[in-house]
Amino acid sequence: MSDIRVRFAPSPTGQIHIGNIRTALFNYLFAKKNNGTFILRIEDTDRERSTNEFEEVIHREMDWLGLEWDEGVKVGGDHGPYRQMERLDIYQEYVDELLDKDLAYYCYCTPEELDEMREEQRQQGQPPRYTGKCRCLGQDEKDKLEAEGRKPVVRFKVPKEEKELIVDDLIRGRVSFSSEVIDDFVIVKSDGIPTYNFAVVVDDYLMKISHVIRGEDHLSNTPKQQLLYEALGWKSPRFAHLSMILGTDKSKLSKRSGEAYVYVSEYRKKGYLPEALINFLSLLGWSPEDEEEILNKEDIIKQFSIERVNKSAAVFDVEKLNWMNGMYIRAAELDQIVELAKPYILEAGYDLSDKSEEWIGLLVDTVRGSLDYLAEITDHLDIFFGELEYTDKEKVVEDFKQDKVDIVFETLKDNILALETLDPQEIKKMLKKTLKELPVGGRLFYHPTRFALTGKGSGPELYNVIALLGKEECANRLDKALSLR
RNA sequence: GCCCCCAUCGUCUAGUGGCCUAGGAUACUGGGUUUUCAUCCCAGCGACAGGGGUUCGAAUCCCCUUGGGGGUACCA
Repeated sequence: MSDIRVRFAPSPTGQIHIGNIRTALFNYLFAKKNNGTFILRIEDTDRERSTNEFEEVIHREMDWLGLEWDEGVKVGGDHGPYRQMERLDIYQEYVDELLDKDLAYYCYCTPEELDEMREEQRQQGQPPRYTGKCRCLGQDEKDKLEAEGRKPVVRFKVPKEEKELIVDDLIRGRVSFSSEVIDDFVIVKSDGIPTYNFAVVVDDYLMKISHVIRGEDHLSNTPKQQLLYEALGWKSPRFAHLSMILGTDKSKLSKRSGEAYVYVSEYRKKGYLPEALINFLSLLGWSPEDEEEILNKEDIIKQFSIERVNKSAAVFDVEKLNWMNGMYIRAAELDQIVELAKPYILEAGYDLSDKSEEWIGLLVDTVRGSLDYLAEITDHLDIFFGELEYTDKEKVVEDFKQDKVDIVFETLKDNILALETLDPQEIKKMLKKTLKELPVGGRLFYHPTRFALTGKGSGPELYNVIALLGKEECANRLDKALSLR
């Protein structure tokens, strides 16, 4: 293990967003690439919205994608606890330190007063910032406000003198902020729980995080955090801010920004393969040196480097994901796809109880070529189950009524019934042989047969269809077609 | 409003001053394979946001404009 330590620090406040999991992925890749440690920390300081169920969601999706963490909740480690609400006493220690050093102070302003203040500033064309009103409250004033029942927050005292704050970002280079745009921000809420900006600093330091890799939406928080590191006398970690992932409408990927799904769970439920999602996500903002884009996790780890991470935001192109997922579905071991596909088949109401594993395997193999994701499989199964239905009966019957089609069906029926094996390759040979025997061309052979057997004008290879249907069912369907002439 | 980030085909991207008449992938279109569809193979379409500089030479460096994104909370 090197001393490279990175963390993924989600809040358990909802389903896990695809952009968040991409952040997790990049942290994971960076850790693995550098033989470092990948840590999972739960930032549950939002008491309103955090729940255990959502923490479970985080574990579940990370597990599904194979983003195993070396240290953190569940697995433990030397720098825990890894849930912020279990670290309250730790934060207290540093709040006290800041208060003692006069680098922080109690503020008794109510949210309503704050709103009013900001509104006033806005009207005067001023940027809304905290005025520092409670900076120099005397003890008697504090007592008075406390007697009113006010619960104070703790604010950090941002140095008065104007100063340039540089964030040296691994992806963006040196980004400069003026300390004047930063106001005395809250570090402890009135309920005694630290805010994100404070807890994240204490935790990253104590957990010896070497690189903070997170979304670009945190870039403007970074100077505040650096101020905190400075005040506490700590060396800050390196920062790397990843670009955002956008929806097709170019706004931040959200429920309403186009056709792509927003939550990891949705991709899992639709039957995207974790390998494909990982591969696709890795290419959002990062690119390998050579041109091959189909890469497994090991390939990606081997080639990953933060220098090749792109600065610009990326649109989540579900079309390309679909293509890539299809590639994985086709390339995967059949058994694996069968196991993954079964639940969808069952859920759609198709009965597999009397089918052999071999038959199910052939079924899945027959249709997997046309799938973008596994849930789509149910669109291709009706021809193999239950009563045959013609999608366009009039057209089908018209097809059947063509000259010589009766001979085609009769001959084919006999040849199918005479089959010694249901091996698709043998059936393929039989089909070719049958066509040769017949006084018709391919057009009068394959098309009517397809209609007779499947009721549709297009679909999987006929030899697979015959193998799946079995001799009896094929004969029945051919008879039915004959009766319609 | 203010602060910050970003800007190459529709989309993901390569490109770090000459290898660029800008490469790959996807999507789309056409052809081939499969006497269906899909897969697969081949071909085509398609971009340096605009304007100024710097330079012998700019997709690459600088500035402005425009556009997009993020932040501006007792959310994270």
